[in-house]
Amino acid sequence: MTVTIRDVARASGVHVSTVSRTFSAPHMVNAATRNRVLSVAEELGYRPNRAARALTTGRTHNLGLIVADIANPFFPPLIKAAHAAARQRDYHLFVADTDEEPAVEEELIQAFSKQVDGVVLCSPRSSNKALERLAERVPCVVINRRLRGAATVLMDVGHGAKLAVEHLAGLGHRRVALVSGPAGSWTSAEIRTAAEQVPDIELVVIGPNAPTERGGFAAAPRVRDSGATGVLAYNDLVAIGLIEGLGDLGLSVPEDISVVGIDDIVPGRLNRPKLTTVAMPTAAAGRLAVDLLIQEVSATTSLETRLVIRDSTAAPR
Amino acid sequence: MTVTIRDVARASGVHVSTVSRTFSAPHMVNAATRNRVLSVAEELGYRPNRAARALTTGRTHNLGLIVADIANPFFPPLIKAAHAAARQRDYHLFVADTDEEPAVEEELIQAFSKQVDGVVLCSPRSSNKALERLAERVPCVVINRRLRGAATVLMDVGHGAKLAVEHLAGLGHRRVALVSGPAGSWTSAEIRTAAEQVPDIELVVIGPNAPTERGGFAAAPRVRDSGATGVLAYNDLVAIGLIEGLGDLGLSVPEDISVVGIDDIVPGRLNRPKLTTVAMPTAAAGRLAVDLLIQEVSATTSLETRLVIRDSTAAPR
DNA sequence: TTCAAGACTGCAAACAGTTGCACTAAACCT
DNA sequence: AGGTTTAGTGCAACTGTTTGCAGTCTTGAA
Repeated sequence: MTVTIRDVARASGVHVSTVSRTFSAPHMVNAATRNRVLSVAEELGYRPNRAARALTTGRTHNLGLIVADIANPFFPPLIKAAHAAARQRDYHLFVADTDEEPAVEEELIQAFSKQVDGVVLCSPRSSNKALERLAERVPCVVINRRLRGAATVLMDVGHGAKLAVEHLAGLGHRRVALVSGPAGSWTSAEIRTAAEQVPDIELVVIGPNAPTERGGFAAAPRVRDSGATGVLAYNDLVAIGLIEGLGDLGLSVPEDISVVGIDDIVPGRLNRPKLTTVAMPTAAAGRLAVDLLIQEVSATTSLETRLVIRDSTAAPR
Repeated sequence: MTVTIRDVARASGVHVSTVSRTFSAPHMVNAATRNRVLSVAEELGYRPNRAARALTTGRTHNLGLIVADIANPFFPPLIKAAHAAARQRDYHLFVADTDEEPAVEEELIQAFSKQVDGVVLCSPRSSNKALERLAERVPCVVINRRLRGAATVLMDVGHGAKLAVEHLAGLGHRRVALVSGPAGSWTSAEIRTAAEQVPDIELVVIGPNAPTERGGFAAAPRVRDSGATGVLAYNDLVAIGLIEGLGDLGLSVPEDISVVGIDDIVPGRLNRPKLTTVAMPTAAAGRLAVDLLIQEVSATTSLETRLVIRDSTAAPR
């Protein structure tokens, strides 16, 4: 029923190996035969079976992409870009969601290992040890984390955080609250150290907080009490929640207090006020990660972030 | 280097077929041997090679999921749910993005056909004819569209639209604007016919519009001029854009005008005012679609939608 | 005691391709 | 003209599993 390489060989009067070569090494076969084979194949609707090909070559032409939460607005642009890059090179992409569980993450990598030529791990939650062990079994590139023995794509949040705080300073703010993320988060630490380096700013750290809208909402009273006139939030979700919390407290943004987010997710763009934020190059990261994987280069890259100024920041009263 | 079934067979002193059976038909092998094989396999770190298995069985244990735009907030919850359902049954999920291009869609289905046991098509853009032809080559289930020869999962937007307009009627609105979607959209037509059935409401249709924030924004003046006090928008993005556009015109929501969206995407929940909207059961649809695919049942299901009342609707002045 | 029925297990042929090697014929050198 | 290269093709083994068939060994029944 399904048309195989043998059917094509028979119908075009050549050996299967010739058919095989017209697809995987066209230069090795005479132009005339090649065209004949190609047209017969076309006519019969033949498509090489990737599973069979994988069996002999060891290359599946599949890639895995593992993220913590597909529904988190931070990831979809990355997934989309990764998919586009993969498709461009005729690779297919498995996408998987770990639900933020390290155990699931490890199991997925393991499960993928035989079925893909490589996997990109996005902000992985597992331990270094576990990841390093798994990275030996299958080529990995890691986004947003440093890992020995795997190519790395970083987005320079630190620099972005610095820009954000400098932006606030430039508007005249002197006391800035940092609404931080979860304890032990690599990103959160990066943000903090960078923010601390901005001169003439008194930084007050509020946290740790859940990296969600609720987390931001809950932090509102402490932000108000801190006496800060500007805020840098761990991410846009936190910023949005915070703005709502401040609203409930009778404080409006940016009139009473300025808020900067991080990530530049869609809901932030749609929010009112539109969120000033640090744009993370998620699409570039996704694209680059799959390119690195396919080309088997082991590099560590740091992507630039930039500040997007919108409506949630203004000069203090 | 990679450990195969033969290694396990050799190490545990049985034939490869016995090893094979301990994994794919455990009841056929003696408990003692099974345990021995299992422990040897564990020790050696053996995992069956899916590609090889696919070759003989014809089943890949992979599924494809094709959506128009991964980055559109409507899809990620669906993708996530589909992934969870697949994983639960030990299937892996290819995810692909068509960029709204019918040609890409058809090519992807074609490319997947040999590599998956089935594909779920989410709001496909291709012609019926093309889809029907492709559905013959690979089992398909279609979400949000009727298609001969393929299982179908529908979300009952019509009913949701009716609920939305009834809600507005209940609040006292008499003249309601329907800010419709693109011309020729199946969904848009469904919404309209349902909305027209609500008694005591004068419905004015404004459109067609692009199904985006911009589309909603651009429709604002016409909505104002329509004299309607309530609006049902084609989707949440349109609603959000509309609210912003109305704001620029000096009209505030819900004080001056009530707005209901459709979809219940994250940005709507985060919007201010929080959007009253028709919740589409996207997660349920994703889950159900993969279940139907795996169980090879060919049914057409209609999922219930419900109205989520938040802050963008109120009684007219 | 003999026979049939089970329960396990081994054998070997698929599955759909790829690829090193051998072979043929033509083209190229001297 | 004879030898050597080269281009093109065929042969067959191999990839890792599954599975129908056949064989062996128990076990239970008559």
